[in-house]
Amino acid sequence: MPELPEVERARGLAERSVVGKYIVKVATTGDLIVYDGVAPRRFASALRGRRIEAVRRFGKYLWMELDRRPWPTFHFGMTGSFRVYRDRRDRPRFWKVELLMDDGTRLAMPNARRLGRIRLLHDPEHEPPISNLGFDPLLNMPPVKTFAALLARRKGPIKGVLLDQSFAAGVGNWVADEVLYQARIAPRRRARDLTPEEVRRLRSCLGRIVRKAVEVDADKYRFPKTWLFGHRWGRSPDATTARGETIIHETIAGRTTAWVPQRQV
DNA sequence: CTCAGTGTTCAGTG
DNA sequence: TCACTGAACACTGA
Repeated sequence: MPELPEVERARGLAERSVVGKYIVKVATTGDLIVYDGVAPRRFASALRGRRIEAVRRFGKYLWMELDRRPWPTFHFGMTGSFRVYRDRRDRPRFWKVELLMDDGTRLAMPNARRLGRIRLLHDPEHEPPISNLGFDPLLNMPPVKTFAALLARRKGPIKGVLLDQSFAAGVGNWVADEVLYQARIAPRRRARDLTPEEVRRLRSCLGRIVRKAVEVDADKYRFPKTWLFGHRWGRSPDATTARGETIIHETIAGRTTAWVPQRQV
């Protein structure tokens, strides 16, 4: 589920549901893999009684700004999300934390595969892991010149660079493939070998795709039909894009990569 | 039963 | 020291 657009959707959901309200109860689980560096009980007591002033995101990380520090920080891993409901019986399967607000609203983070993380940080934006991230394509995309300079230092395949969170925070596997498809760049091309024109295309496609996905609230049914996204799943050998181009699947930079040799050079 | 998977981290290598 | 690769992590669902 969660790359930048999905995490931004979760941020908006949380913002609409809990900002301005007080946390009256915090339910936690004893999952010491997901709770990272904080005992669930300490996490709960740091949040109880606090007012949520804002919900913020950078890359794939989310955090809540409370009226007193430290602040809760969330990463969804491969399977996390936020769910909002009012009836405790709707608490989702695989929940790791649930906040009950003073108006009865409940917000939970389910995380089936346990690759997500819940932390308690004094200043999330300015300390690791968030301070180690590169630019966020929605919040602070660098100018072309800077973008090009970043790529010029990288020897590896462009697919791997796009996935590197210290380069572009929030880009995950499907966004990377979509960007390369629309920019017409083959995923194995070495980043430093891209032409200035390709670098410009890459940057503008990255910005455009992320903005569009966020605009439609990361709802895959509202993504443009011309995108690779809706056609890449399932690995049937006869998979094609909306234009009828053949999609192939290969492992590149350690991840399954869907791409169209006919179009990406 | 087997295997892939929208992510991150860390050990090993060059 | 840096950049990169591949395995490990943990577990669901096809």
